[in-house]
Amino acid sequence: MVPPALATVNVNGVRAACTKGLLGWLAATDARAVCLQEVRARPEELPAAFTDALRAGGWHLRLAPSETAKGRNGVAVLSRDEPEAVRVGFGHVETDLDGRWIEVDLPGGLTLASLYLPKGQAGTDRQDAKDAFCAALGDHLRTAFDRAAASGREMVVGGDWNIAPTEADLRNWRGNRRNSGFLPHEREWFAKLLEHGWRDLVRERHPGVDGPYSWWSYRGRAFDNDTGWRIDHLLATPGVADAAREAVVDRAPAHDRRFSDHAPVIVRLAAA
Amino acid sequence: MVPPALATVNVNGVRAACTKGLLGWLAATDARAVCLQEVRARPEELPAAFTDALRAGGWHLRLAPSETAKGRNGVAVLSRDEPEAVRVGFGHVETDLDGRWIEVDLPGGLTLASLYLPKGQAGTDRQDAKDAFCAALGDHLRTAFDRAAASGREMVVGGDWNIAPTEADLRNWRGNRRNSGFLPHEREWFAKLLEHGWRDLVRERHPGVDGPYSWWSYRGRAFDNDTGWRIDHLLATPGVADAAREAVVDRAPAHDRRFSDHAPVIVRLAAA
DNA sequence: CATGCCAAG
DNA sequence: CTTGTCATG
Repeated sequence: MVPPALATVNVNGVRAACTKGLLGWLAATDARAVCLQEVRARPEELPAAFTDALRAGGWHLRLAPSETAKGRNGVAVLSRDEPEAVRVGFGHVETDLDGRWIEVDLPGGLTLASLYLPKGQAGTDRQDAKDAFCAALGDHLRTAFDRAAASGREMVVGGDWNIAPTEADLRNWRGNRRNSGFLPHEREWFAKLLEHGWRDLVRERHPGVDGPYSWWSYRGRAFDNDTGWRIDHLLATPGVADAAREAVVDRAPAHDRRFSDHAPVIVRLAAA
Repeated sequence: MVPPALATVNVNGVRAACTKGLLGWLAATDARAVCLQEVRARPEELPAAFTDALRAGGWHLRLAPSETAKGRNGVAVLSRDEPEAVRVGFGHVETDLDGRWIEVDLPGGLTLASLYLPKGQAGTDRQDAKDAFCAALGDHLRTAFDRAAASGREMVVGGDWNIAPTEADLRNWRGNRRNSGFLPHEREWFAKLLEHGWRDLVRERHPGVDGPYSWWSYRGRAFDNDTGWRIDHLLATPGVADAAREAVVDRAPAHDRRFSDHAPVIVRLAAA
């Protein structure tokens, strides 16, 4: 029996990713649910090859495209079980229509969210927008954590957080201390989530090492040199985290070639 | 001994064309000079593979990029002999910097011009601009013709004229009578050039037949069905026209695949 | 249905 | 360096 697995991947445009191997990866994955970010397409713009593959793989798609800028953002959850409920946005009116948050309730008491956190640029209003998003998201995540604990549900948030939490989470941390994604206050914000009880599934399975990274710039030979960042995270409530047996970055979707500048992040859990 | 040949081709972006077979075509052509249109690059933006190929082929490049809109228009002449003089624009201040006309004097008394005539859209100000361009160009061409005759020089104008001169010059002429490129007044304008003495080299070698077309939309299966237009023309003074032995469209640059939505148009002349 | 531009990543 | 957009062809 295959242990249940969950995955998250920023596809950087599902239309392009489909031409480069996403479909092969999907066909081969053992994940029971996958969080997608940067889908960058409305439902009617999804490639036929993609919707066909979903049907063939028995996937349910719940998609929250950006309603505010076409061809941008867009998050989704693929699940082999049909979701019992779907919610788009987390109650932050400034961004709820931007295609940055979708959550589904899956049978068995698991809530799974797909997150695409704004990228930010230090010293600009785009950093202010990222910080405002984080403030609201932090409040929401702490509330959601407490509510899950009180109700006996579990929750996983998979996504592109655009934050490397520690010096172990990017190749050149010294050179990036003033760059968005590794700013001190961003790291503190992330640390507070862990203090509250959220568990970083990949870091827990890879203690005391650099990486594994999940994003590499397309520029230069960043991927070949593994000059990357660990910014795609699976954060989970304790019941899930305690069941995690393996949490890995699928750096080489060997089925095909690299289909995005991000690689899939996968957690495998002990059978319930 | 190879008879002298001249060619014209709209490359629809020299950077893209270089990745799709233009270089193979250039390496194989017997032309002694080639008119290029829609180069869509400034000198410093030309691919290294292109400039290398020019050096290897012994070509001289004279380029008139658009100074008014980057990535647009741009005409050039490639010649195996070094030009004795170069002129950009034909004295129409509204468009002389748009990368639509360059002419070179070649050794032996031939002036060769590369023309990219505006596309136009019926009923819009872009048609007005095309008509104004044509009015000025017509004056210039008649003057140039008379001057060539008086001085004993020959002249060839190769380019994308964006006008199909007669019903034989596009597949679906009935459906295009109200579309720019086949408007009655455009055809009359072209006919007046021939009345003045300019000679249409391809039509003279292909009398009484439909085509050969030189442009096919990228949409649908236009190329495979030969649903095209003959809008790329070589117009010449009588000395050249009388020496023409063959004038063809190189529909299948077999050396590689199709590198543009236009095909090269080539004339081969009797040895002088 | 291509081109190169652009803003964004 | 790549995405999808856009105006243009």
